[in-house]
Amino acid sequence: MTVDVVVLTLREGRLEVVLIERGETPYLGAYALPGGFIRPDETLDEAAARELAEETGVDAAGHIEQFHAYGDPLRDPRMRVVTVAYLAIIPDLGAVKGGSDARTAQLVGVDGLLSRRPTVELAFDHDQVLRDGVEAARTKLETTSVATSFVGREFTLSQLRSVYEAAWGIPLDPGNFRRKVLASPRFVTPTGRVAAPGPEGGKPAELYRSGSRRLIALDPPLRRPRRRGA
Amino acid sequence: MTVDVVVLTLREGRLEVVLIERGETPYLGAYALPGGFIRPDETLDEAAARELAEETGVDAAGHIEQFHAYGDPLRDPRMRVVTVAYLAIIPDLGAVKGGSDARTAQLVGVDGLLSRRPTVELAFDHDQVLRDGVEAARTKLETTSVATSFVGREFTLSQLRSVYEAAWGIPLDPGNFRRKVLASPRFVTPTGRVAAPGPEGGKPAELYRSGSRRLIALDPPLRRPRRRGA
DNA sequence: GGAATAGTGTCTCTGAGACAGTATAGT
DNA sequence: ACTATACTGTCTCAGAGACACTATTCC
Repeated sequence: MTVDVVVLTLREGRLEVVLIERGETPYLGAYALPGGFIRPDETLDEAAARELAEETGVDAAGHIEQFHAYGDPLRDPRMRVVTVAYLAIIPDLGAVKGGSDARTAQLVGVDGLLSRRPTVELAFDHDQVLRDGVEAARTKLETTSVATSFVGREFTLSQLRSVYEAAWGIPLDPGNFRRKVLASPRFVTPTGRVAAPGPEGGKPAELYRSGSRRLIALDPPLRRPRRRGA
Repeated sequence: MTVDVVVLTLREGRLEVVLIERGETPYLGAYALPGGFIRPDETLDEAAARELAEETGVDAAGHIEQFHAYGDPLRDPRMRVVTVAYLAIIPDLGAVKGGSDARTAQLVGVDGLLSRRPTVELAFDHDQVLRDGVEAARTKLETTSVATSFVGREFTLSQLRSVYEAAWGIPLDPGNFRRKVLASPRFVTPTGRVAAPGPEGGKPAELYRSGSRRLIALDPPLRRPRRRGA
């Protein structure tokens, strides 16, 4: 019985995931999601948060949630291992340090990992776990205020929009996005202050904070545009 | 490592769940969800389908899907047991037979089980599992064609509507419901035939079949009416 | 005919999306 | 001035819901 954690963040407009380099067989030296065995006296949630902190130094601060269990008898060549997979979403923290047991932890672009010719091969069935985790995050962006977990404490609506654009892989209309976000009660609250424009100029953007400490349901949901046909 | 299955069906317009009477300690004689230990050589999905068939005689026919894992260290007084919970949805089959190991299996109304003063106490944390499973089913009704799994091979739109009304606990407008269902591509297909009216008379209703063998996503979703405020 | 259920038509409101236009910064 | 970004306004269309109306059955 193990837990594995898909930790997503946004860096330079790209969706990235925290990977560790395995220090043990099997898959020694390969990249994998952080995770490990559940201790007898802890809940699944506690195990996920603990393993994440131990192996990567990341504090998920309660923003961690289970999304699927994987139990194929052959998924681990050593023995039967059932894993409960978790999703955590954090702002860009700069560097991610290696964990207590000296494994390296680093951020890797999700697009490359999930493309037809992956940049890196992942251990076990972690490519499937990552795929499902990213899909869970995309859906969560539609129905909850989780997007604010990707950005810092104060942010502009452009930054919030870039979260959706990176996760969904499509551009969104700035005006329509603004209207929808401001129409959702308690999604964001204005601070009254403005941010300095970027190096390319432009009007200074208003700064907002998350409208609630906890995750809230968006009503109406901010629906992802559906593909035509099918 | 166990699996537990929430099997929902509709009988006389009420949502019911399959429960077994436990034949072993702990909770001997109490009611519980069907389920049991995972064998070393089977997937989680296989384990769920097997336990369901063994204990209740129900064949979920592939319509069975995991929705959450439960791993509180104290949820089973004997030992640490992590369970992966599954949701299955079946038409009213009449009686549910007891399983191979002679335990009784029966249908119990969900409303009574989840009310403040439950009609029956459930073993372990199965009241929470049931609660989550019912909520998963309610959401699945919004976004997928799963409602057709509650009814027989051919059905009227009134019968399909009563699935939603029972699961959501609210009445729906027949005209609007009809329009939305028929507007969803591949949700249902007409047979051209009509059903005999009920004992209270009324116009004969057209018969439909499920529009697809597999579960499909509804686009647009058939959204559950949201509560006002908050 | 009356009651009950099935099905159709219509009106209104909300939200999504496209897109034009205005405001304020850097160069 | 020009450009880039932030923000606002407007038009159109799709879907949801309320509800009136017609159709067909049983009593």
